[in-house]
Amino acid sequence: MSELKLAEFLPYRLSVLSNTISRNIAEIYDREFGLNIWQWRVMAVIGEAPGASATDVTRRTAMDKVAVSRAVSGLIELGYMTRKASKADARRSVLELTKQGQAIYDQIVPLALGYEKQLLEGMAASELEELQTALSHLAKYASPGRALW
Amino acid sequence: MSELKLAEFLPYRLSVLSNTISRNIAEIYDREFGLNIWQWRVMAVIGEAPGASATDVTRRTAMDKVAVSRAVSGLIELGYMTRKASKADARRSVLELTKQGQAIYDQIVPLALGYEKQLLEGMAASELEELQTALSHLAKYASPGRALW
DNA sequence: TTTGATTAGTTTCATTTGTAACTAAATTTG
DNA sequence: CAAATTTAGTTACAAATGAAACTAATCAAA
Repeated sequence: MSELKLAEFLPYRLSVLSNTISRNIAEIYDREFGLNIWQWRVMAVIGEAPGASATDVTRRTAMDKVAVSRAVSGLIELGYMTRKASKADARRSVLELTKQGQAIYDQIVPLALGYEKQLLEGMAASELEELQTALSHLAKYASPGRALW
Repeated sequence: MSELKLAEFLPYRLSVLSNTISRNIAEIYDREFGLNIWQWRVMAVIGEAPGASATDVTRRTAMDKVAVSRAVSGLIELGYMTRKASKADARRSVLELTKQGQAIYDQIVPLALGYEKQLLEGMAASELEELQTALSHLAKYASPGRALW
């Protein structure tokens, strides 16, 4: 006889945890910089890989192309990003941070890392490593495209 | 000099993983039973704790009261749940699964547990335990109300 | 090369979600 | 016990999200 306790069900726990964390972070991004979470993700990718296209961003963020398009539009309006057409392929965009955008990025990165550090406060290095391993395992087994159930 | 690699940033990893899992699960609930994820969560709570009120559900699910109210309405329309006013306090609802709702619940529980099992396939018991510990740690340090950053 | 198919990205529209305002019952307090 | 406050839950409206249709550029093939 199988029983289910929601509070111990892994997908549920992950969902609640992840939503709590995302909400916390989103609140800061919004309050301090007027960014939503997708705008921040796009900035994070372009900060790492300047000149990447919208499609590159979708590949690196698990965002869909509509979300990326909207985030980029918002960032351009805020003056944090530029978009031009690629010389080589006019369909592709070339995304870059403006000076102002780079300044914001440089401010957010330490905040984000600091938040992560707080989350992990008091966790042993070995525990963290195991957590990372476990997340990789789950990501692999949860990846869409697998036959589930 | 601090650097950020989005793909290794814990909040990002958790968010992508959790969304992937939630999406997979939601698709099944919807396809097989016409339920969305909040309806399923409410059913899960009432399956565990028949007679609980909407407020009880909010406490046990991290859903807000509007989401609970909507989910319950949907479940009643589907014929899976009943709602009556509490004798002791007419503001409070008393939520119960119908016979049909109970039958659905009994079908979903093993599917949900089976999915969880697939996610954890090949993970050692000790690893799983460490994962649970790590999630508890994160939940504690991420809980809203803490001073963050 | 022009026709058809594919790819990149945007726009439109329907649905979902979140916030605030609201109703009604119960509780507090003066 | 009447007035004010709090609590439970719903409704209404605005904002966010997702799916599908669309435009424009490139590529493939005959």
